[in-house]
Amino acid sequence: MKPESSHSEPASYSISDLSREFGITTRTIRFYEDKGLLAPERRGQARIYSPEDRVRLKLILRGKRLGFSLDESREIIEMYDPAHGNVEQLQRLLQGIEQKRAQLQQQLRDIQSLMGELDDAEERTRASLAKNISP
Amino acid sequence: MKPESSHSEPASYSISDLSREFGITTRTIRFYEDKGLLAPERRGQARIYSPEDRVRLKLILRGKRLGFSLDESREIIEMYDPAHGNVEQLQRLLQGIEQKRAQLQQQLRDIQSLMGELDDAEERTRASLAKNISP
DNA sequence: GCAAAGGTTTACGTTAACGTAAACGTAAGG
DNA sequence: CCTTACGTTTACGTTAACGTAAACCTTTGC
Repeated sequence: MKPESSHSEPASYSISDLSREFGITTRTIRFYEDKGLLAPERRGQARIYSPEDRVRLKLILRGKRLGFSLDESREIIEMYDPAHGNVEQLQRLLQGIEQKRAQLQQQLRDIQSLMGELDDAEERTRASLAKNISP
Repeated sequence: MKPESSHSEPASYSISDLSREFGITTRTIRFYEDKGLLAPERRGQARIYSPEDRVRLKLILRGKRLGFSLDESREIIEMYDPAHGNVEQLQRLLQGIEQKRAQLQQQLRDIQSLMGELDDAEERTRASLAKNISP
């Protein structure tokens, strides 16, 4: 069911293959399809996922780790191919890209400050521990 | 209603002061209180927010930008004071801090890769634009 | 032939994070 | 005294992102 030629990439995946690999339920994967984020082929009734489908799923999950909604993740994925010919649409695409970049930069700043505060918190906690153990 | 001595920090804020400053509704602020993230004093019935309350609110909103739930933000805020004497609790606090750090590092990696992909997407989009304008 | 393993659709349930609205209190200004 | 601005409580409504369960195929191993 998962023909793997010696050491490279599987040609296709079942839904439970992907659910196991990424630690999510099959319900979740079908839900993403319902929302238009995935569109696997069918062999009869069953879904069969290509390596590209798997990549899309990875992108969705990365988006989740960054706090993106599924709509945001879909937009980001759609940014990957500028097949949307129209000049005006391409301009708006560039705008969208710039916006995401700004958001990511804000997140970077947020992470930096939070990291620093965690360092301080750890230090204070260790100090508190030392006081509670020695005397 | 907001005594400010020349150039420093206001001593207190009303709920609409804060809602205006941060671009959120008063409903949201009260909701956070309901969830135990804020505990402003009262003057009669009205809420009166201290500078510390305002900082807590800022931390909550930063958490939101990073995709944290309110429960997660509360935990993070609670990490700031190791008054929780018990040694065992302090150990678990250190664990929590370490976990958050790991999560933030994952987010950093995610942002880095996404940034790179946005660069590529922009480049392809500009190329597509050039093709659609010149000929 | 049949049970077990994996897949499917359909549909109702749940949780977080607020939105929205009603009904009311209170202090200041004209 | 009356309006206006700002605040309050209470409560039902909404959206996203799934969970859960029922009822049903279909292929495979014994």
